Amino acid sequence: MPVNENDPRVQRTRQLLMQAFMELLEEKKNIYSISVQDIAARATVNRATFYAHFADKFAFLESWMREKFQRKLSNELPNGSLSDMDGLRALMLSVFDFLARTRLYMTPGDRQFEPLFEIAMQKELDRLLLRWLRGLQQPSASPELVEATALFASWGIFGSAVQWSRAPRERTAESAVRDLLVVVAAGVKPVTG
Amino acid sequence: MPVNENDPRVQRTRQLLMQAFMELLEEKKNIYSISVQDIAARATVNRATFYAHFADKFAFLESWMREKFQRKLSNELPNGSLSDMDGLRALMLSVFDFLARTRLYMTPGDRQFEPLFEIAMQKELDRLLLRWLRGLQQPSASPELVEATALFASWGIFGSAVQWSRAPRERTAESAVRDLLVVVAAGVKPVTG
DNA sequence: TTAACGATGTTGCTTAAACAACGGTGTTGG
DNA sequence: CCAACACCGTTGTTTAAGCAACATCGTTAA
Repeated sequence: MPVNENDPRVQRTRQLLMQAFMELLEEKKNIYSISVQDIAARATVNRATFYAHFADKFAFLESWMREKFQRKLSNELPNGSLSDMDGLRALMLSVFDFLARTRLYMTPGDRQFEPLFEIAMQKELDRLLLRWLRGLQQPSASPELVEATALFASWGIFGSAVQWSRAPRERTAESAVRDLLVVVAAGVKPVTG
Repeated sequence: MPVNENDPRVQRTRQLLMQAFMELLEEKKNIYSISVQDIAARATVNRATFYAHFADKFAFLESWMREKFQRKLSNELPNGSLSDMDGLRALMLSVFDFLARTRLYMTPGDRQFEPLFEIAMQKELDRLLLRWLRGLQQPSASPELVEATALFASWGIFGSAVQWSRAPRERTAESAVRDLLVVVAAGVKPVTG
């Protein structure tokens, strides 16, 4: 496994692999039938190098999904990161939207990867919320409390999005987010004061 | 200097450098002001690596021009290579066209690179003609004669194209090529019989 | 059954690429 | 003038990537 994440070669291979995978996804339409061979070949990267970066195909997929998710969030959040309640609203809408779009790309055979993707999203969400809360926490709040809050909120938001995405026709994302925002605001009160 | 030309890493870096240079050319519009620094950075390649592949900027430019020229020829020649008199006509038209287009991209400051580019073109032309003549030579013809013919014809064609490209308005490329073809056909007679 | 096949991981060795550092050479401009 | 600057070209060392070969494990088909 490469030691230095900042090594341009490392970044480039990662980039090439991700790009290659997306191209293949466009063509083949289902994740299951894309082999590590395929990805490496398309990326003009040796298969062994793939395994130098990712433990296995699952680790790669998680990483890929995290990357996509990150990119979408930083694109759709005002000034690129979570800064206030308005940002929080935008964040939630992005999550809802992302989840809906992801479902469109999943064939029945790809169902097995769902948990993987969801874990990646929740993790990223947690990371983001944690950074936000740390930036505006009360001095009185313990680090543990802040972490617990971020974790709780990340799952809460994410789970709500999952639930909604299973039957998006019943309700608009905007409406669901409106309610959710109230709940979350209350949930983070203990930390933000 | 890399040892094995077929190493994918070698091909990739070369590709990246060429691509980077073309992008910079689109933006800056003049070759002179593009530094090795610039090219390497855009290609996400270390500057030292550039020098592992090319002796200097001039060697790179020659290589780049050859590559472009090669690509154009193999695109515009029927079945990708020179096969008959009709192919020869197509070849000559390509050379004329290539030269005309190249002039459009050259600013006064880039004039210094002109000889470089011309040498690259002539060399490639020679290589192509040589392969062709070797394929259809009379058994009686000596290798030296074949080589001399290819060399002569490559300069003849190339020089005519240069001459024409300096004042393309005076005559169409098609017309110039029509005459040239007759001359060249006669020139290669001693070899083809 | 079994043999062929294709995919997954793994390993040891080789080589290309990254990097930092250096000296050299114009060329600005204070 | 000379000092800052930008670019060139080179070197020694470290590390990532390529490659070939191997074992393993399904799946398929003869």
